[in-house]
Amino acid sequence: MTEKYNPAEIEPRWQAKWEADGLYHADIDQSRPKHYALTMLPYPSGDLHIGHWYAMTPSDARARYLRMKGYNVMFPIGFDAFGLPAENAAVKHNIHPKEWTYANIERMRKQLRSMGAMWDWRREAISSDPKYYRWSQYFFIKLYEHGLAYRKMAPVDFCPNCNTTLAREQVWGEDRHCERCETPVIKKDLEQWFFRTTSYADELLDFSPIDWPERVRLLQTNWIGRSEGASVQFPLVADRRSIITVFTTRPDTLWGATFMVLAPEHPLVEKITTDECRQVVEAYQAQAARRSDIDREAVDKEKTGVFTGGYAINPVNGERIPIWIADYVMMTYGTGAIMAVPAHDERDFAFAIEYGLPIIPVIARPDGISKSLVFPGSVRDGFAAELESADIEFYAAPVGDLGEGLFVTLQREQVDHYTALMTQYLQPGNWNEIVGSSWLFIFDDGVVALDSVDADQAILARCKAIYPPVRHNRTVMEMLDSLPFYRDVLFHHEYGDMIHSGEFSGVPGDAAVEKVTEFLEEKGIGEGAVNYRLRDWLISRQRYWGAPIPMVYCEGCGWNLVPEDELPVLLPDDVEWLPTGESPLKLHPTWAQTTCPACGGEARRETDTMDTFMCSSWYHLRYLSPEYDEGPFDPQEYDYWMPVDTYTGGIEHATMHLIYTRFFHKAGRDMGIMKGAEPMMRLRNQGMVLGEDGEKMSKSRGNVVAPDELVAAYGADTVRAYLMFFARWDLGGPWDSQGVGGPSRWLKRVWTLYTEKPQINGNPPESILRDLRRKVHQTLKDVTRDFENFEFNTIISSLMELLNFMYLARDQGAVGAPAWNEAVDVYLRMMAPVTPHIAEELWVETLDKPYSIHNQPWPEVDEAAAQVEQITLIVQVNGRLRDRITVPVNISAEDAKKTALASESAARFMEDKKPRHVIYVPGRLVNIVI
RNA sequence: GCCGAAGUGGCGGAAUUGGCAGACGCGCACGACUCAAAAUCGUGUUCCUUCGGGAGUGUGGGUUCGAUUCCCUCCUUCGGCACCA
Repeated sequence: MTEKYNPAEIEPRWQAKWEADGLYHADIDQSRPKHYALTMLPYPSGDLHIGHWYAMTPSDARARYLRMKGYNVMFPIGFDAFGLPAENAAVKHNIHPKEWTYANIERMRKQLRSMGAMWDWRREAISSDPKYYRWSQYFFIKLYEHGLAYRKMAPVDFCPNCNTTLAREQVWGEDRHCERCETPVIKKDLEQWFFRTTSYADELLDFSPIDWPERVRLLQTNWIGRSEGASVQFPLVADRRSIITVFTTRPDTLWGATFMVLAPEHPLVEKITTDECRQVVEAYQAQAARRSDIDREAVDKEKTGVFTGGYAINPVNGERIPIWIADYVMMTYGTGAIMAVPAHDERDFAFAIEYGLPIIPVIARPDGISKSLVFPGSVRDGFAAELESADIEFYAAPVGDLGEGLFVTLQREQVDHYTALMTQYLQPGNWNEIVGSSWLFIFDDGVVALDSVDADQAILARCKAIYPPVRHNRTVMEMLDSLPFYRDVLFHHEYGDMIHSGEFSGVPGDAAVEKVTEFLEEKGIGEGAVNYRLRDWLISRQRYWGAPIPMVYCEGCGWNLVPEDELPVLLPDDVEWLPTGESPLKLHPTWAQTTCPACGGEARRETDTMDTFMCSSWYHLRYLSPEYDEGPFDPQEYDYWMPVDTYTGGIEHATMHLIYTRFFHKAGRDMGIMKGAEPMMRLRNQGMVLGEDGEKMSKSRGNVVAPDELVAAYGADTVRAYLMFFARWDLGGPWDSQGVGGPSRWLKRVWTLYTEKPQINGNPPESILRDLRRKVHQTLKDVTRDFENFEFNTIISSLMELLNFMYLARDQGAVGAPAWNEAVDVYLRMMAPVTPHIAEELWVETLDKPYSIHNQPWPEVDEAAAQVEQITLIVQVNGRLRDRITVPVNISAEDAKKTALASESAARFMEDKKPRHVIYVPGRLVNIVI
């Protein structure tokens, strides 16, 4: 009888020994290449989640693989220990956040150890330790000293439930709710601390030094949202020295800017607004301020706005244009003011139609299409015949109840001829218009172009005189917009040749932006400009459980840094837990009282704490030397280990942590603290393990899978193997409790193969030994490649396949042969990174090899052994599989073709026809084409 | 609305450079062992079929001797952004 596989006994035993021996300690060793493998640090929520296992197991396996490959691998762990849940627990269960957090950490350490991962626990870092946050505060000071931290009053997203401000990326969904508690956020005006992430916007867009997933790069690129264009200055009519600056991506449309719109909260509104308009403007401002972003959500809602009474000068054509305010212009993007070009911007068009503002087209349609509706009775007989002979597209149809009209569609080159015809045929007392690419109004005494605001009014006046039903229209475009036939040609936002733009008319679309920008710069009325969607990082939190911001406010001296030698600014323990909505720090009777570092007088500490993303922006550096107290990290350790070689974690941090940490690194580099362009060279994201119901795991749904129970039932090795096997790592998927049986059986079968006495001994056929070696080395090749590529599921299936083959070889008497001995040795080495305990046990106890398997080198592939000797030649007729013939791998093309043509199965489908082609794909197939 | 990803048996998934579709595993069926059950072991398992074969990787088309793989159309699902000037 052999002993049964008993992971509950094996696993803790080896874990204890590895720990006692310091097997995974990673120390500087210049003789070996280093590898810094990092997984995103966990928040100590209390219980290790299956998601943690899913994220960490393959990373651990890969780190172990690299270790066997000869790298000096550092694989550290720690805790992102500040944050809101600790405070919520404090309010709910009346337990101090510190106590709650550290109890959770203790619990999670135990759970983490049960995974059997190769963490070097000496490097553990906990962000809520004073010896850690001292250096978070140090980084704040450095950023402040270098002008990268500043304080400003700003409208910020505030969660009324969490009672704190949120960074932009912590606000989710269409209803703009709090990432954590799902309460819709409100806007508040507060004085807050910011980091100047925008200073690095351009560099953050450069991913060339790093190997990161396309998806993350794209998310970050969109988040940063760079757009190129120009800033243009519009002087006020009332005071020419006052300027409204706008950002536009379309300087080529400047001549079509017929009004301006400011955000309701724009600072210039007060100055611009005339007395007559003041009441309406202030009412609108109040209404806009009251509206939360939730109301603004509807993109297609009707545009609203009011006129301020003020006017600006369009700097390119000197036109006087009205200034409006409207809530479709955001104070937070660009300059909070826009030039409205209604002919070429959808929102501006809708707004202009709504409020009767003039719309002047200044960019020709790229397709050159124009339309013209010939009113019933407006032309003399014979016009339709002329159109036909000129090959002009049209159809006749009733126009309301006025009789039959002609609906004409013109190509670019037909416009002149059509205009001439119309001039000739137009009945007196009528007009006809051409709209779309050309904008011409043909009256019986001449042709007028819709090329300016004056022309707009002149044309409209004539039309009203001729045809009174249009008298209520305020602009030509509004009049045209009432005819459905024209709707699709009145507006477009494409690039095209400039028209109605003075000396720029005729400039082609592909040169227009550049030419106009040059012109603006020459004239000193504007310049090329770049705008970003990215905003500065708001780091103030009105909470207790975080790193205090090391600033002091003095009535006389203003804001001052806490001197570096006074760090850390310690978080007090003796705080009151009252659900007041205020941070306990603010309510603490004495904590905030201090002296001013500048004048020595009375001063108050900043009572806000830092966003926890600040702590997690540099934790990979604290791992280098968590006890070091002369700086955030030991420079020697930094020079050896940094940058991080592989970084693994969830995609959900793409626009948060992963942008912050890159910003931090770049800022740190420019301050002379860090080195290199990027902190993490290679990033890979795992997917998410869902509940068995396919939904996200949550306590309320009751679909949570508890790792501890799984370990108790199957052992850590099985759980590790299953997590690597059950889905593509980057995709994840629903948990399947039945599926665990697969890897569980695999390990039991491995155990049996190694511990059971074989029934048949000796005299194996030579071929099975050769095949065994081939299979071993092919598997080794596959597994090696899959580790390199983060393809973990196929590692397990390859190992399962090889095991099946080893059983076959055993039953043919292979045990004891050199090929067999090689197989059982290599097999355990390949298993070691995935299932470290069983591999060690069988290595030491069954094979009687020297401890530890985890110090063994990764085996070398014997290419000659992996080489196949015979292949199955596929014979196709017209691309369809007709026969399989076993042939030597080095068969010549000629022989392969001959063999295929000789196939009887293939011949049956060739119907005695002569092959037209015979295609040979070396080592694979012959395709006979008849 | 804009940007992106993914669609392969009952299920998870494999097919690495355009060349045998469905490896490996789950589940299921049958068999062995057992008084019985569990465990274990073995065999089978894309669908249709007149047993010759035919169809088949979301849909429809294209390129090719040959397409899960490349190109185009559409559909579905998921993710991101969203009045961004």
